[in-house]
Amino acid sequence: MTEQSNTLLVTCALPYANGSIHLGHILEHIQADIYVRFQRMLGRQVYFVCADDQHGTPIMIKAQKLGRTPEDIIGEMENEHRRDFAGFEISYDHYYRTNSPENREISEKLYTTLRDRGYIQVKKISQLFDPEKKMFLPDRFVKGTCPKCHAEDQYGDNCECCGATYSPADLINPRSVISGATPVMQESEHYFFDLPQFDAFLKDWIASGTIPREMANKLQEWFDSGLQQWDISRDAPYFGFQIPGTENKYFYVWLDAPVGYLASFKNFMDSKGICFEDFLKQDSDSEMVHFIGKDILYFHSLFWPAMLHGAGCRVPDHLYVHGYVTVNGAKMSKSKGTFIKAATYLKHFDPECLRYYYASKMNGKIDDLDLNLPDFVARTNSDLVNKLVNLASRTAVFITRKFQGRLADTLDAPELLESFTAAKEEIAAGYQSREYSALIRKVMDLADSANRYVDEKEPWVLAKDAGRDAELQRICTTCLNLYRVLITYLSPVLPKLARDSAAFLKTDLDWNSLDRALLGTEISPFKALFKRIDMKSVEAMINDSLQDLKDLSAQESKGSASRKSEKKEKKAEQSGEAAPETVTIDDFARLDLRAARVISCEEVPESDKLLKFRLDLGNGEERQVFSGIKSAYPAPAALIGRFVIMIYNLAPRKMRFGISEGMILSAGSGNKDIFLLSADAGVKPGDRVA
RNA sequence: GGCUACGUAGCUCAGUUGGUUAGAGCAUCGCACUCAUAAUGCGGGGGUCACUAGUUCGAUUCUAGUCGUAGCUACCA
Repeated sequence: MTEQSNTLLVTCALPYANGSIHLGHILEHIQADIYVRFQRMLGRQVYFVCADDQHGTPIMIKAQKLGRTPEDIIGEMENEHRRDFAGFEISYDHYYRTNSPENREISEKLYTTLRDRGYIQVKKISQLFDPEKKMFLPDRFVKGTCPKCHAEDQYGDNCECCGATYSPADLINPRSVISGATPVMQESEHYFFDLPQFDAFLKDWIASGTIPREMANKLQEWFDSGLQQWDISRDAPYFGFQIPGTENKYFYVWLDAPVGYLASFKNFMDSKGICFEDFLKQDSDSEMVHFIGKDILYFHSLFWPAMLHGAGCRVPDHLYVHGYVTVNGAKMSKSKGTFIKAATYLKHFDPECLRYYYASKMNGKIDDLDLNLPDFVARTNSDLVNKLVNLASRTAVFITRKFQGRLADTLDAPELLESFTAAKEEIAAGYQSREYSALIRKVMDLADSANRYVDEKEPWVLAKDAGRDAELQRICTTCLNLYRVLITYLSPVLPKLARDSAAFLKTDLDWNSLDRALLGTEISPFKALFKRIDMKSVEAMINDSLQDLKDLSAQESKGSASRKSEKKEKKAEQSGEAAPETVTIDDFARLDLRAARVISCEEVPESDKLLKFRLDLGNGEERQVFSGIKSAYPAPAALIGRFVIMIYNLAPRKMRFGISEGMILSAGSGNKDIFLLSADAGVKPGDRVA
């Protein structure tokens, strides 16, 4: 371990106040909590803070829909989030909110400093505007027909059918999701943070070891494509903070969200009478680290440090980035019931099972972590109950029955205990580098050797021989001391088990007195410290999650990253077992399918998958359509003259090689197994499919 | 398609700065034990370390390619 400042601020990403905490969020908070508890155990001054992220359009819209105030909604959600984190033993020193006076104050101060130093620019941009609600619409709040593939009901930024990206203004028949009104283009002044000015600074900052090298490579892509100015303002009405010096401009939620770290910290410091401003100084000797998911790396590795630096403040020392949680090897899926809320989990399981399971798989890298439920059950039972707690269980009975709960004054195997305490540095290094899986393996290895020790000594044999009581007492005392060391090692992961064990052993479990053996003292009679779990509870939890489905569907998210994960979720559902939704005849009638004759068909040379068709739709109408079926039809000329079925009323889509004015239907599993649909002889160009 | 990761026992994962018979836990089989929440210990079976080619005295470990998976991205309406 290198030399460190003694004061440390640790944060987790602020959960958005528009949805419940789920097991994906929990991973991050557990990872950080374990880190924090370990640092505290070493005696560092740690401040572990978090907050709810409460601003933005989604919150505002949700409030309107429910006929309530945003403040009302975020207050409720904040309570729920606090409860969930407390339920998982996340030991925040302070959990606050972004809709707070401190956050307003710091956000304004950062902004005005940046503005005065020339880092803010004002530009006019055109945006879709809802004339009924009198508000500008984020991409997500505009829907319409995809200009490329003519799929209906697509969001304003990209199409979920064809994956095309576009501007909301490109949509055909756009409408506001909020009012249903047709949005109009309107100009408005926007405030931009001049990120490109920080190009050199950011490169240095990233190269200095603040983020893992593997991620640094990824960031290089962003630098290569050039940093862009960042739009930090939103027009009224907006639920957030008004920008100083403006009439109707508000800070974009992602501007004040990371500031929420500092706001939470300040609120806490103020309550303790400690100077917060010292912490923010550029030469502050304290340390600041953020635990985040890889989906928000963009905000934390570019905007956030640039803002702080630009305003003359200290910057984060480390970003600890983790991957996503998968369940049973697949993305969390609402329809499979593997989209599990924190509260739902807690109804069925002890939080420490998940803390332990996650820890046993965390390696400090950004790989995704799989919560394999049968494995979760097996691992919890075998490691925690069968191995670890069993050590106490199998020896404590003798101490209680034969020695009135009193431990021996000497050990039977002091060298064994020494070998346990000698692992201290190795364990500490595991916590420090967040390679929890390695340290857990080490601890379980020691637990195995402790069980082996008990087997060799056969205390149950000695117990039958009154003449060997002293020996028996020393052996059990040794084993309980081994247990004490192991549970101390794991106390950052299993705080509750550690507390219960401390009560059982009637001692404190602390890092610095590890090597002082517990001798001659009394312990409590052993009671089960940890219960086994079973697959039935897993099934019950899955069923509960399926019940939650409806509530969750109301959940919305704010950032592009979370939107993408929703998209992924959707994809996962499509490939899963879920039965396709049934549609009515009316739904079908919305599609205008027609027979068309292939006039010409050729490869698009620069494309790997595309064929370009000219189609005859009858009455002299022709359409150009691109179709990604080159892999199955390597000889496109052979298709000329045949009939195909196309979607006639699909919105045209601009592609790199021209406009695609429809979609040709085919069946098959993909690649070479793609087969064009056609009609029997007699069909004429333009005939409708019904 | 491009870029970046990853691909090690049935499952979840270690590991190898290139070097004798590749590891753990769970699962499975056999034996032992009975103190313990039907826990524990010992032993066995199980892997061509994705595939192919190359560098090397020697590759699971390095290089290239192929296939597969994931992420980002692009043109697959």
